[in-house]
Amino acid sequence: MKKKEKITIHDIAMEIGVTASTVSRALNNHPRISPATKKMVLEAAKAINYKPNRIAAALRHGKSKLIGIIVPTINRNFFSSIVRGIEEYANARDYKVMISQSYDDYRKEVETIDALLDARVDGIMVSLGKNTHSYAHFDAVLQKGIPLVFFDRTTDELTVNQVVIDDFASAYQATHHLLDQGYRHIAHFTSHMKIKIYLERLRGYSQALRDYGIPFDERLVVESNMQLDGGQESTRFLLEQGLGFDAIFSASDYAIVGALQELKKIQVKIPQEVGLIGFSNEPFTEFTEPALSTVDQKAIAMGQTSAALFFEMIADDGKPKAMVKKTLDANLIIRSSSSRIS
Amino acid sequence: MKKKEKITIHDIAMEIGVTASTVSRALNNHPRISPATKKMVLEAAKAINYKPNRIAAALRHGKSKLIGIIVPTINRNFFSSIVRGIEEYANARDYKVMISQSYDDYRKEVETIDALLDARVDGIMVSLGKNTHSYAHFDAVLQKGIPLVFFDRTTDELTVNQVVIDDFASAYQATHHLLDQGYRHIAHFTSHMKIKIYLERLRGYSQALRDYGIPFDERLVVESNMQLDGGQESTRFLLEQGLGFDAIFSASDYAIVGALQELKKIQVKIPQEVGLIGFSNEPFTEFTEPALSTVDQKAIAMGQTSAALFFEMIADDGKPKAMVKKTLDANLIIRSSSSRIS
DNA sequence: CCAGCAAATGCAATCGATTGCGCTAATATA
DNA sequence: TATATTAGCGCAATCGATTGCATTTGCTGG
Repeated sequence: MKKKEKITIHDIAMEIGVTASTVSRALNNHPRISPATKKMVLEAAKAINYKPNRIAAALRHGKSKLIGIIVPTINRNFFSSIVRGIEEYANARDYKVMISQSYDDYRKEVETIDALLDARVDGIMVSLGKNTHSYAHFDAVLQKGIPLVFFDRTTDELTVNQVVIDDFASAYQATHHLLDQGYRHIAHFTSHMKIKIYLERLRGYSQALRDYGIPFDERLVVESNMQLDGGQESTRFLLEQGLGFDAIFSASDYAIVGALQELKKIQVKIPQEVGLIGFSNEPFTEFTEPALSTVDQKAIAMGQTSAALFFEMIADDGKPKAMVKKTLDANLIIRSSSSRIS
Repeated sequence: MKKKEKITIHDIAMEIGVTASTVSRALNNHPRISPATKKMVLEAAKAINYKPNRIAAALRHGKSKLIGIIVPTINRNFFSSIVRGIEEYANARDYKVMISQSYDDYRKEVETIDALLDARVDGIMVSLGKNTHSYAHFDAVLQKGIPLVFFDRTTDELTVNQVVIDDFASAYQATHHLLDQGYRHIAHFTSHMKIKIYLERLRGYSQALRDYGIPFDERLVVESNMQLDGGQESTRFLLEQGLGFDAIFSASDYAIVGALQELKKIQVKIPQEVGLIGFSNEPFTEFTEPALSTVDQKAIAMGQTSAALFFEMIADDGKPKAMVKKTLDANLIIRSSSSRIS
């Protein structure tokens, strides 16, 4: 139970009567090693069940083959799906991923960056916390030349590669769809305006209204925490104001469920009287009554794209290319909650 | 942009005129270093912005401070919440977690174990894939003395510490609740019978029936993949068989949503005509119409407990204790789908 | 005043793999 | 046949931190 037979390249070197250097080169398929020797090494390695020590290798050439990921919280379908995408892509290339959560806490985010740096990750991908309005903690990352990728919750205040969906276009589409369905007094649920994705969605929403010749009414734009309770509160607020809205486009699925609940509570018919559209395509949107229209953010693809970007960055190492910004198309998913014209 | 000023203990040693040994000891708060020197070292370290290289340290003393986690898929609330629990607990103790997914694929699981071993993780926590019926790939882990913890999807065929919820008791409770509500023909949705948790839930289900004096009817137990479509199929199957069930206790939330959809499609009233209970407390169960009763598996707590178990194992290293099996209490959450007596 | 001991630090090996440089022998070129 | 090449491999340093053992310095007690 405690047999610590550490098998190293020296063991296999001894086994076949060469030096560790040769074994190392053979294992790495170095051109200056004869095919015969390579074969012997490989066989001996297999025979004595040799496992390379990545830590030693990492120390030597400064590459840990580790990618650090920071998300606000992992137990949210959107983020865990992104992580899934990254993991898939990275694993296939012999990289492992390390997860950290910021809990939308600025301080925790700073600490985590530090921890990842300590762990000597080869790259960092992050989705910014909601309260992150200063970016000095990324300076160290950039300065060390460690590839950094922002996904979804990004910022333009830093010259960093990023992967986002087309928030503007999808918000535009969603709003347009509501207009097509005959809704004319469309409210919008949004979050703190410091975050770009919410700004973009608001922009798409108002642009769609404008293009349709509908005046933008700022009283119909309600800020909240974008959670279930936030959606409930925002809905009650709208009702109390008596502004007579007939649809809601929410920048979050959670908030739109809150709205759905509040409206059903007072017998408002969805979608006949009020149309609803959320954002993110969380799994539960399919299961509500009625099912909620929403925007699919293609989380897994976003993860894969982020990972791909990382590998591009390390491929042409040295040549610092201009900032790359990949925008993925999102998908408006139309379900019952916004379909009153059949 | 390419300033690679690698700062090591040697730099700080030179700075204050001592050797690296002293710096190392000072940094690790070794008792044989004078307080004065320690102070100098700490200050110098801060001054030149020294960051310890964990990789070098890991190589030296064989500890990577990394915990490997294997889950079938990360983008399932239950698993991502467990990961969250583990990450929280581990992070607070200066350990990082590495995520891998098995996709319920046996081969991938084997490869992943190997990859984690390569990465020299200090411990491994896994939730077995659905198709894993052989456990030889864990031998290497055990033999190397690397702490291994199974959570949720475990097996007794290996002497490994595990953390589970009381599947039997919670299934018993759920079934009992249905009986209390007056349902008498309770069907059960389950999965492949090789997995212990499903066996346990089935056992709890049948025991509850027995204790209530209701005969167990195996025709009411339906196997499926436990996904949405599986639940739909199982429901249609039951309906076609014309067995006259009046409730379903499903070992999965996804399958019970499938049942809900099928039943609503043919105007069956929930919970008046048929009562439903799922398992896992996935977020969407709260949002369906009616809201689904389910069993809360306390995922975050399970993650924390698993992590705690790991730290116990490395604490008294060497002394191999007997196998520890922690069983957490689960929580029956009663919502509308099973409440017809008010 | 000196042996004796403890406190504080230095020395050097080590963890395992990698790699620049050098050496040897074989093949090629003149 | 003598020299220039090149293939194939060994030597030894290196990555950065850790640690057993040795050494130095300072202090105590006789």
